[in-house]
Amino acid sequence: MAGSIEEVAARAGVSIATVSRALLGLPHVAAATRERVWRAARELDYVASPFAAGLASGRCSTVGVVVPFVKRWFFAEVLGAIESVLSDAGYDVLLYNLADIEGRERFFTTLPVRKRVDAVLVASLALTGSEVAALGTLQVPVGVLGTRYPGLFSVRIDDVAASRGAVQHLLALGHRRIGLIGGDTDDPMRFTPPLDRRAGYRQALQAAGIALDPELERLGHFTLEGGQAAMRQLLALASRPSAVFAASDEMAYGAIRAIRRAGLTVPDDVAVIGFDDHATAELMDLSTVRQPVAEQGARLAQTLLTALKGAIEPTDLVLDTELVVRGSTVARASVYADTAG
Amino acid sequence: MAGSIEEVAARAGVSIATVSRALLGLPHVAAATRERVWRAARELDYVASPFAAGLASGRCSTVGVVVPFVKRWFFAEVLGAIESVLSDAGYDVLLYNLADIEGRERFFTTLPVRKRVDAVLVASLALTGSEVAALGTLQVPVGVLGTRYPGLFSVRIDDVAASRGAVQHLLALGHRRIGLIGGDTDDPMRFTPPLDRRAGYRQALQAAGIALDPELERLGHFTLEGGQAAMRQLLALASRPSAVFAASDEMAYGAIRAIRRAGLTVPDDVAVIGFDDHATAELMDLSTVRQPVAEQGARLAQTLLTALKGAIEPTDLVLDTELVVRGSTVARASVYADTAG
DNA sequence: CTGTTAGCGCCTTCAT
DNA sequence: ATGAAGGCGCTAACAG
Repeated sequence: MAGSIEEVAARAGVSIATVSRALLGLPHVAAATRERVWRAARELDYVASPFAAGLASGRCSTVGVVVPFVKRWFFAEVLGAIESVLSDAGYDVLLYNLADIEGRERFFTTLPVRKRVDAVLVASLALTGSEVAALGTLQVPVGVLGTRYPGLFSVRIDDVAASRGAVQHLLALGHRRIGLIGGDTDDPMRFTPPLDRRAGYRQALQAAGIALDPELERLGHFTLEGGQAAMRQLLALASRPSAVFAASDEMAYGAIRAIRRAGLTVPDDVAVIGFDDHATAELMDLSTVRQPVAEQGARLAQTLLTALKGAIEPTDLVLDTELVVRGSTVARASVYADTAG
Repeated sequence: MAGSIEEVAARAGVSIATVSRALLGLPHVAAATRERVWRAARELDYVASPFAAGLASGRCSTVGVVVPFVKRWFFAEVLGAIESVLSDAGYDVLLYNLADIEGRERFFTTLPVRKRVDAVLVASLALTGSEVAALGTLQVPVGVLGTRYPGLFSVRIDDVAASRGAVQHLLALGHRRIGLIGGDTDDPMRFTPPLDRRAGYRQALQAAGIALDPELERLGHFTLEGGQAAMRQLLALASRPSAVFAASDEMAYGAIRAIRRAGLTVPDDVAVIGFDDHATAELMDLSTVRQPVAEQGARLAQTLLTALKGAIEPTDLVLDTELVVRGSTVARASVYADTAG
């Protein structure tokens, strides 16, 4: 056992209560005493046992962070930002990577965070009623990223408006037959973006007086392969689209690959716009909708931090997105300019 | 308070000691009693307080995982694999994302994992003597990924041999003037790969009887931009290389961008090979060295798990890598075939 | 300002 | 097979 509070107390010549107060920075400790305790603690390389402290105080300086898939760029970015903010504030992060639907069920039924966190953050999941209820039983502030629920803190973007903007960009370029490469709305993991981004796509078309064509909506996995498969289907249509809106940059890359493999050109034969502004989007010269990824995570963490010191009413923060026009929608000197297919 | 052990004991008509034994699955509990306790616990939705349990038992079913940057693909992948293995085994993961040199120092001096984890895993850091010593004071098994230290568990690849193989591939293609785009060997974060991959590069050239040219070795950040900057310098040489080995796929992408922007062609003017086999490497048609990323994380986690049940001698596991030849080194029908620059 | 004391909730010998 | 009781190490009232 690496030194207990009693040893520190003995060495500093005070009671353990004073040691606790001094080390916690509580008031009512003489400066000289505090100094003596600090020195004793340092000399013994003492730190309070988090378990004992947690048991006694009810707080534990730990927050649980739940992500669907750490390995995906978006979540890794969000997680990194959250961890930075929290660790700067002296909090530790318990990570829960759901990975699949089973992991998700296991998390919400087992609730491994029970009795061991001061707050919980959940990223990009469309929560069911019972899941929200389960989080409620934790009796700690809960924050969600990418969506909003009554009673929970939230930080997000306006996926519908952002997607509408992407499609409006294509419309402004003269495109009338525009495809959607979306996320699976039936995916058991139920992410929040797929539905919203499809809604934005539809709204933009309808506002332009263009009839929706179910054939032009292709849903699949949020991956490069998913985007490629979807694009292949769109290219096989009797009347293929002249432009597509992909719900993520990765799907857009897959679409581009399918277009090239079909011997067609981007953006002349098919214009492509993605969503995210992934780090490689510039390299790929991909038009896209930029969303503040790390910032969403950071803001959510900050929000929870303030909630932890003085329970405030749940807040909902909506951050801005930005249309980024590159060579995949507008012909110009670019990596596409000299690519035959 | 969400139900204590006493309530369960009362409801099951036994003592709290029996509840503890039954729930922990310890022997010497009558089947009927165990069943009664389980039911009572389920009905009260009871779980033991991890803090109280940890205080009393000394174990806490939690593992600390330290990564330099969660947001980088490699670490996100590794972390995801580690989390999966550990959570399947009933362990929780405390994540520490160092982020920068200050974060690194803070971690090793503060040691926030003290008294709160059963084991620690550290990814890809070239540890200093005092850092290893600090980890030693934790008195728990420690595993490292990507390198090896006496007394610690390790899982890694042979970076030197793998890099040598990449350069040998270029040599076999007839290249004689081969550049290195490496990681910064003076980076304060001191990763393990930069040194080893440079060593492999040098070994391959020397074995082929080619004199090393310091001008051909460019070190920088392990990012796309870093690779681009390095390539720009190489292209500015009086006698530019006909091929380059980039120490990561991301750096290779940057190199490709620089080559294109200089109006040159891949692989005809400059052949490029990367390292990792990042998910997008196939799309980019990038030749590279594939390393098992998730598997390294998974194996390390499994190793620690077995160490936790019966302290075994530290082990060192070296996994295989594989050369993947694509269009960035060998001319063929590819995305490069029709790209002017 | 400081010490005393009562838990926090559970695990784990030691009896029985 | 089960119960009783002593901590685990610390925080937080309450005295003084």
